[in-house]
Amino acid sequence: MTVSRALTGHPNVQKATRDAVLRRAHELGYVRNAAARTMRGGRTRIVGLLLPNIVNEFYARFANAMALACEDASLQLIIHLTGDDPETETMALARLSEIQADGVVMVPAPGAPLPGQPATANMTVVHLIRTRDTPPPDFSVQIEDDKAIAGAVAHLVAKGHSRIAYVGADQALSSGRARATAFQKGIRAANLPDTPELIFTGDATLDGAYSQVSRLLETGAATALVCGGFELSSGALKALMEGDALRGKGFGFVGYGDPSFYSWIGNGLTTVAVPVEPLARRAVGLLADPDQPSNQKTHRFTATLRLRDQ
Amino acid sequence: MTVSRALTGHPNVQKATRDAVLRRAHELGYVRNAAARTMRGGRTRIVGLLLPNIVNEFYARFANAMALACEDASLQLIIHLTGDDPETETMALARLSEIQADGVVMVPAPGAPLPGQPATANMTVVHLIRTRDTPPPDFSVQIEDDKAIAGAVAHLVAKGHSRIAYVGADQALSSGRARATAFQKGIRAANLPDTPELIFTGDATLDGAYSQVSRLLETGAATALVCGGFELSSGALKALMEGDALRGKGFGFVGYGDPSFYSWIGNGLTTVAVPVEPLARRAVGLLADPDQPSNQKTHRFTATLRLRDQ
DNA sequence: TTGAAAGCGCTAACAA
DNA sequence: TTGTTAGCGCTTTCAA
Repeated sequence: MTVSRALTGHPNVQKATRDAVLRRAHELGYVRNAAARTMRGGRTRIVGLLLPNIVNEFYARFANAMALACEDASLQLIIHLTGDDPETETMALARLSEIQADGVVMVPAPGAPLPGQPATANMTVVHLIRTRDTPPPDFSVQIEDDKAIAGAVAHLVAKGHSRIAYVGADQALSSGRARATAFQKGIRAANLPDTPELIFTGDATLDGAYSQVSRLLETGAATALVCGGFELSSGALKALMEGDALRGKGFGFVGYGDPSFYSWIGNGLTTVAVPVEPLARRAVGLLADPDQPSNQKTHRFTATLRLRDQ
Repeated sequence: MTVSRALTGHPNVQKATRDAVLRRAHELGYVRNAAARTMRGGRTRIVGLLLPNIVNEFYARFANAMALACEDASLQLIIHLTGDDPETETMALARLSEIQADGVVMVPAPGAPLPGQPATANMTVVHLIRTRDTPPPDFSVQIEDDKAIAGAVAHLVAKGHSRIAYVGADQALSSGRARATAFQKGIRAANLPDTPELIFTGDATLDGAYSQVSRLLETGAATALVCGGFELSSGALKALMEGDALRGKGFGFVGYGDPSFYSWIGNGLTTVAVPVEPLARRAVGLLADPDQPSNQKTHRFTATLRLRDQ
């Protein structure tokens, strides 16, 4: 017990004893056994992050910011990639639960959760971007981008565009639906006619957006485009650059997300910028201290329209 | 014991008993206690990844690939960001050691390790890209890019360039030194004169490369550039695009790494492409099965010159 | 200030 | 096939 007390910094140890213990422990290369401490009931200071992937610009930046915040809070961060697959998600939650992770930040996979609810016992659960009610999370951290997306339409209209297309994520996702609606709101606010044939939603893949926008350029059905997704924005941009649409043909474009090269590609890209770092810090704050009385259940962060190509 | 046996799939349990146990466990929402199993001496199936950061294109892709490989191998992946700081690195290793991680893949921080060697007891240690001898790792996974870099010079010479600059990482890093040497070898192979004034090495930051290349464009001291680092390549590219050097002035450029937009930016960028996924799979393979008799200590992966702007 | 006992949940070894 | 015992390393409680 004296050794234990010396090692954990308990005050009731004679200084000479403590020093001797510490010195000897160091000599022997002693390291605490986290499993034994956990078994006694302590926190593990391990938190999980469940992401569909980590190549998407948003996820990569979020993972980075969260990893940084975790270092600061001396939490260990376990990353699981789910591929948006409910089964993988359930497995990942189970494994985190087994090691008694203190909490988990997750982008819930779309669709219904697996029957037989996932094991999240004793973990603080924070939903990110998307959310789901079965089982309900402890907290939810969301992006509010409707004003920025409507603003994107206004921006393009101000530049003289009237046939504006939209490429966004699947309307099966709550976020996909909300963004498409925001786009339509922007269209109406500008007194433009509804053009459902210029609204493209589907899988949020780079290749999908690439081929859709390539076709759009061929037909010439629109002179401008708003994107409602990170990967989609990359795919659209690829098509636009290959067709030399931005500089050459004055095609209007507002991207989604803000990878560093958006600032210098073309003449600089106007884009819907998401405050990734504040999101991550809040998420970690909720995990580190879930019982703060000031804690709201839902936390909203506002995306802003970053104007560049004026 | 019967319950334990039923739960772990031990054969000596009557089918009826096993089914009853499993059913009841499910009803109760039972989850295994990983801490207790670990204390009994089992593997934790947790592995660590120590990276300077995760915004750098290589690290981000490596983390992604390794996370994927870990899902496949049902390993849990803990990511620690070190910022190339030896102290943070030592702390991270200690925490992984405390939870008895099975192994760790790390990019060792440059410079001497902290006195009082880091706690890596019982962990398989794999060094990535860089390596260090104190303490020696169990394995080392390295990139062999000298031929690709020399090839980059040859490529630019074939396009008619004779004043070729190099922007690379600090020569204090083993990798930085090796790449600069490879560049010089390429210069000599082309029978060009040594031009130490066109070789820039220093901190591998985007901003550093950006300002160096901006200045280079102003002076006009070179007509082409080879990059020897991921972040540097991004910074150089930013300066080149802003100065409209690639398309407008026919400036020659070979980048480093292969983020997706290199394929469609400008006319497509020739670049030194690193086989990130194979690296990650090998690293995970070594962690998952360190005692394979076929295992080499050092594993080299060859970077290739991806020709695009011909 | 120091120490003895007990128990966290699990499973290897042995016994029935 | 099922059950008993013991011990992994730690810290809380209580006693010296």
